[in-house]
Amino acid sequence: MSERDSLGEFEHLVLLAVARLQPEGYGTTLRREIEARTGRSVSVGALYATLDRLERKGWVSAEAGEPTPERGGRAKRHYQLAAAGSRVLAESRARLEAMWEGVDARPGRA
Amino acid sequence: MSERDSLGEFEHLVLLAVARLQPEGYGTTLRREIEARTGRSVSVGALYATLDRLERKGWVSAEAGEPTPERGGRAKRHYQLAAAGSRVLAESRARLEAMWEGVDARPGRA
DNA sequence: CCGATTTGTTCTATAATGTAGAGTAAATCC
DNA sequence: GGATTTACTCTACATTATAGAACAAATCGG
Repeated sequence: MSERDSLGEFEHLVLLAVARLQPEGYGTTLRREIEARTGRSVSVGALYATLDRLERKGWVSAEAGEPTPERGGRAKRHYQLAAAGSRVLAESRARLEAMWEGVDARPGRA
Repeated sequence: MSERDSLGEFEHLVLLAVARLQPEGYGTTLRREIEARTGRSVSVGALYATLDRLERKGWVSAEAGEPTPERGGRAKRHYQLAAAGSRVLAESRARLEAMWEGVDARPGRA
């Protein structure tokens, strides 16, 4: 990592999805949540790779769930936001807001 | 790029710095603006590499300025936000806000 | 006018993040 | 137990992020 804990846009979205759906959120529901709210499509690979990274950095924690009694209901990995993740989210948001403040994001003339 | 025009956090900050300082902003002032507002340090390499990328994608436009009559006052590259950049900024912000909406970003218990 | 100094940009190398989709695993249904 | 469904892992590669040295162009002082 750099000097500071910065967050790519996708990491930011995934972290927020975890926060929204905790403590039950897992791969498929997280993916659906992001797609539904942002309208962008999320590939499975991108999602799980990012979840792994977030977990390694200690920003989310995962816990194996029980299988559910339904077709294809194999055990899921449930995610929750860790304290460090919560902090990093707040910092990233603060940085963006500090830069957005008072900006009128229209293209320049000339 | 992916399916959609997504924005890394740093790209997002740089684009906003350009929007803030246009039409006069250039390397050094953009760098100072980001450091002052966000408190994070910005290396020169990171900044110029990102500006190049944003320019190649048509999100900012650059124009060579005149040298200014002061010690070390060599010609600068002035940046402005392009229409596409403005659009991408708005979209990225909208995605983040859609995910932030109603979120209480506290760590989960358990 | 030339070497030192100052400001600004480019180049080089490497690490971290983002992406897509095939592959594997574990459950239920018949 | 084979087909089907849901979930997660793996592989390979593209893009973005980072640091700092190198290079360029201006003024200043003598």
